[in-house]
Amino acid sequence: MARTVRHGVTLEDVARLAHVSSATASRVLSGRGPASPDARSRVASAAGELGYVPNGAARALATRSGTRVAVAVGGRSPHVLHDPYVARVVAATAEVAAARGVGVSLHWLPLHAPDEVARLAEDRSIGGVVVVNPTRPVLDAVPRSMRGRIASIGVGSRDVPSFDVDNGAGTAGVVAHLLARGRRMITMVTGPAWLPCAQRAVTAYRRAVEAAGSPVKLVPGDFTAARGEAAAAEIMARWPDTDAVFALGDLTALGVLGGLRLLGVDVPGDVAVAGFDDIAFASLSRPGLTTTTNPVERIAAGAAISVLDRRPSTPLTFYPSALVLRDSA
Amino acid sequence: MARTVRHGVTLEDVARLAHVSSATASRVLSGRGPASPDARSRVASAAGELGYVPNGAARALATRSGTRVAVAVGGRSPHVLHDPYVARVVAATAEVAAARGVGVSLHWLPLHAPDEVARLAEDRSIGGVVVVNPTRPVLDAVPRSMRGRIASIGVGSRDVPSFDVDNGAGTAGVVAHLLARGRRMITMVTGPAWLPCAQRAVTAYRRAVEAAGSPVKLVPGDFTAARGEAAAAEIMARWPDTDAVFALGDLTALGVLGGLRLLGVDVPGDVAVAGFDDIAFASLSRPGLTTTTNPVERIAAGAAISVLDRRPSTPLTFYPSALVLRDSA
DNA sequence: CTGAAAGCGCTAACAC
DNA sequence: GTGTTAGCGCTTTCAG
Repeated sequence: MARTVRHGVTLEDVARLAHVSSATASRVLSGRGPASPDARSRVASAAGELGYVPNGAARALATRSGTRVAVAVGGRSPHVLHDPYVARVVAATAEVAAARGVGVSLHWLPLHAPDEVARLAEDRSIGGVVVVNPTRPVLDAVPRSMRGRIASIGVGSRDVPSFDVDNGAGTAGVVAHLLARGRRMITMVTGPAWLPCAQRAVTAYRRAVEAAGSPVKLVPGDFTAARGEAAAAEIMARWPDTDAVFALGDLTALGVLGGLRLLGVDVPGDVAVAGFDDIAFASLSRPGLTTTTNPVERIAAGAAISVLDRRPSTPLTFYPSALVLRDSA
Repeated sequence: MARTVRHGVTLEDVARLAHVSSATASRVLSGRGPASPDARSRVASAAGELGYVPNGAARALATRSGTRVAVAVGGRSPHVLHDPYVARVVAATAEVAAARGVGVSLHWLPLHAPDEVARLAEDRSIGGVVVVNPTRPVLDAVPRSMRGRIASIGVGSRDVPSFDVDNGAGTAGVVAHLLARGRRMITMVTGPAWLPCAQRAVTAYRRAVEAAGSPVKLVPGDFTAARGEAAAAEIMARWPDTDAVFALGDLTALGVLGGLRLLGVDVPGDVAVAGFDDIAFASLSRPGLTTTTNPVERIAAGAAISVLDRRPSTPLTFYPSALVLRDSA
C-alpha cells in the first residue's frame, strides 16, 4: 500500500502508467464509452496506485455540467438563510454533493424578485438548483434550460419536480389523533400565507375538522416561536372554548406552549398542543411536544440526487410524516 | 435595461462587444493586472449589457484554485454530519461561498483516520478546507501544501489558523455569575474527552472554581441531551450538595434540566443550571436556560473567508461569548 | 476497441 | 496598456 501519492495526479499520469491513451483512461474512469476488460483493469489499478482524484473543474468545463448545486431559498428577507431548517437542507445537500465531487452554494430568492432563479441558471458553474419554499412566480420564472437539473422542496410545477413531506397526510394524522382524544375545538396556526406548500396542510386540517363537524379556526403563523406565543393569546381571547391547537412547525408549537403557560392554561388538561416537524427540542420541552415527523435530510438528499444525476423523476415525491405522541396532546 | 441575456455568454463575447482582447477583458473583470480607464468602462458596460456571468469551472481550472471549499468534521461516527451545529457551519460557509462563485462540500473526518484530511488536499477541485473539531493528529496530518487555504473551527496549529468562540472567557463568565449568585458546589459537564478545543472551557472552569475555594467536580459529556439527563442523575447521586451545574452545550444543559426535574430537584431553587451556545431552544425551555453565546455563523464565515481569500490570518481568532441571563441560574 | 486531436472558458506569461 | 499565445485537465468526436 505504499502509494506514491504525488500532488496533483492527472488523468495523463494514469494513462501513461496504464499504457493507454488519456481518452481510454477517461472512458474507463467515467464509465462511459467502450473499453476492453484488459484496458479497464490496467487503468483501474494505475489510478488506484497513483491515488488519482479527478479534477472536477476540468470535468465540469469539458462537459458543461457545472461544479456546484445552488440551494435557493424563497423568503421575505435574507434572514431565511439562517433558518435551522434551511441549514439542515444545505448540510444534507453538501453531503451528497461531496460524494459526487461538487459543492453547494446558498442563495436567497426574494419574494418580490422571483426571477432571481433565472439568474442562477445563467451561471454556467451551477450544475443544478434545489429551490426551497418557492412561490408560484418563482416556479414560473424557471427557464426551460433548467429542465432536469432543478428540483423543489416545496410545491413543484410541470418543469420542476417536487420533493416534500406529505404535510397533508401528516396534518390529517395529527387532527385525527386530536379528535380521537375527544378534542372538538381545534385551532390551527398556519404557515406564512405566501408559502404555497403550507396550504396543503391547511386544506387537510379543514377537511378533517369539517368532517368531524367541528369549526374551522385559523390563525396565521410564520414558523417562529415568537409568533406562536402571540398566537396563543390571540386564540384564547377570540375562542375561549378552544381545546386544542395544532401549529405548523414545532418552533411555533413550542411558542404556543409558552404562551398558554403565561395565560395559566393547562396543557394538555385544558388545551392540547401539537406541532409539525419533530425537531430535536420537541422531546425536551415540558410537556413533551406531540408532533409529526419531517424527514428533512432524506428529502433534501432526494432532491439533490435527482438534480445531480439528472434523473427524470416523478413530478411529485411525498415523504411520509409519522405521528409522535408525547405529553402535550 | 432590455438585456439580451443570451444563454452562456463567455468572456469572448464580452471582449468582442467591448472591442478589446479577451485578455484585457479578463484583467478588467478579475480586477487583476493593468487596464486603461477607457477599456475598463467599455468592458464593464459590455459585461453588464450581455449579463455576463464568469464560468467558475474555467477560472478554477486556469488558476488551479479549486471550485469548492470542503467542510471536514471530526467525530467518532459519520453521524456528526447531521449535527445541528455542523449544519449551521455549512450553511454559513455556503453563503459566503456563493458570493465568490464556489461551493461547499461536507466530509467526515474519522477520529481513527486523521489523515483523511490529506486525501482532501489531493483533490484539485477543493480550493480550501475548513476543519471543524479537529484533533491534534488531524492537524498534524495537514500537508504543507494546504498552507493558507485551510482554517480550523476548534484548535489550530502553526499551519492551521483557528477561528473559535472564546469558550474560556465564556465559561469564566458563567462560573463568575454562578459564584456571584452564591453557588459554591458547581459541577461541570464537559465535552467529549477527545475534543481538544473543549478543554479550554474545562481549564477556565477549574481556575475559576479553585480561585473561589470551591471543589472541582467534572462529569464527562458529549453535547447530547441524553447525556445531560443521565449526567444529572449521576451528579446528584455522587455529590448531593451540588448547587449548580454548568454544561458545555445547551442541548446537554437542557438534558440536565430534564434529568433534575425527574429527580424532583427544583431549578434554580435547589440547583442552578447554565449552558453554553445560546441555541434557539434555550429561551423556550422551562425555566429559560441561562447560557452564553456562540456566534457560530460569524465564526464559520470568518474561517471560510480566510480560506477563500487566502488571507494570511492571525493564528488565533477568538470570538467573544456573552452571558445571557434567564431563569435557570 | 483505441488513439489523435480539438476544444470547454478562462488566466498568465510574454512580447509589443 | 494591450494582444498573442499557451495551456489548466478533462471529455468527445472522429478516424483507424
